[in-house]
Amino acid sequence: MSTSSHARVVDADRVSAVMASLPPEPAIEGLAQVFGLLSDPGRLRLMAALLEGGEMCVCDLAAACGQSESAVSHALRLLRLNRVVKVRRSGRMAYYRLADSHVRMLFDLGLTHVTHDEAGSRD
Amino acid sequence: MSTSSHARVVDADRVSAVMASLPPEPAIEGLAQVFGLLSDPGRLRLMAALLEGGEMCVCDLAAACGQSESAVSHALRLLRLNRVVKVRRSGRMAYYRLADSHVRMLFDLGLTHVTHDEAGSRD
DNA sequence: CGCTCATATGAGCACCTCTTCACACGCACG
DNA sequence: CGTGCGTGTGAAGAGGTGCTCATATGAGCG
Repeated sequence: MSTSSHARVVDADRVSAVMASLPPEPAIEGLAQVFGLLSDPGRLRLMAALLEGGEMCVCDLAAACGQSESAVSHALRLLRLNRVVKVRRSGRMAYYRLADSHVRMLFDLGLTHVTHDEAGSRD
Repeated sequence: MSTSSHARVVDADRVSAVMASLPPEPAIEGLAQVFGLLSDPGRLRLMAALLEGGEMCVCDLAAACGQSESAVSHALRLLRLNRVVKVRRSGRMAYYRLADSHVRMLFDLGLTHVTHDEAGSRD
């Protein structure tokens, strides 16, 4: 059973060491989820708007980001459930703002990477 | 035409200011693409392995990350096309390594966020 | 009080993504 | 020089994601 179907391994020691050093599954899953939230242009625009605007209502966000209010509401719900944004309600208005500064750091770091090296598609 | 269908805007000045400050479309798209690469657990494990292992071949990567070699090859191709990893060929082996340190920074920053505040799902 | 406005939500659909399966390719080794 | 091994790639299917449309909710206003 040790040499099963094709357990091809070149450097078994390194494989073991790497396996031991990998972050636990929950961390990996959480990481993927966070980056997944940042992987949509629409949500990215919303977050960029909030980075600049500080606190904005749904309709202004929709107008500024060029999206339908329904799409914005759906997107904000996702971000809300993941603690990326916070809401303040006033009458029938809902004012959204970023929950913490992590988004700004990730945003800026990614932007630096993107603008510095296009890394777009070619090979 | 000014009050068209429902161009609801509360703070027109802020909307204009925010629109002017939004990163250009290509930057937004590129950002989304970069974060999209980081939004998959499988690729995340591969990158984490390379962060620790330095340089590894496809089969070791597959063994360490618990994925099929085909899946790993596909994932590495994506990462390669986006300049996230580099290849060194030696005989029939292919040794992969990270292309730059941006991944490490994004990874660590995201990991800090995730482990510090689970931000998983609840509301 | 009934209407409208700002937002929230659910269902449905189109699209994209990731995995597996099958096979092609090049290099090493007998 | 043919066979096996490590890797690369294409097609296809399952699953997930984000949009729109329709409708609900709750607050303000006449």
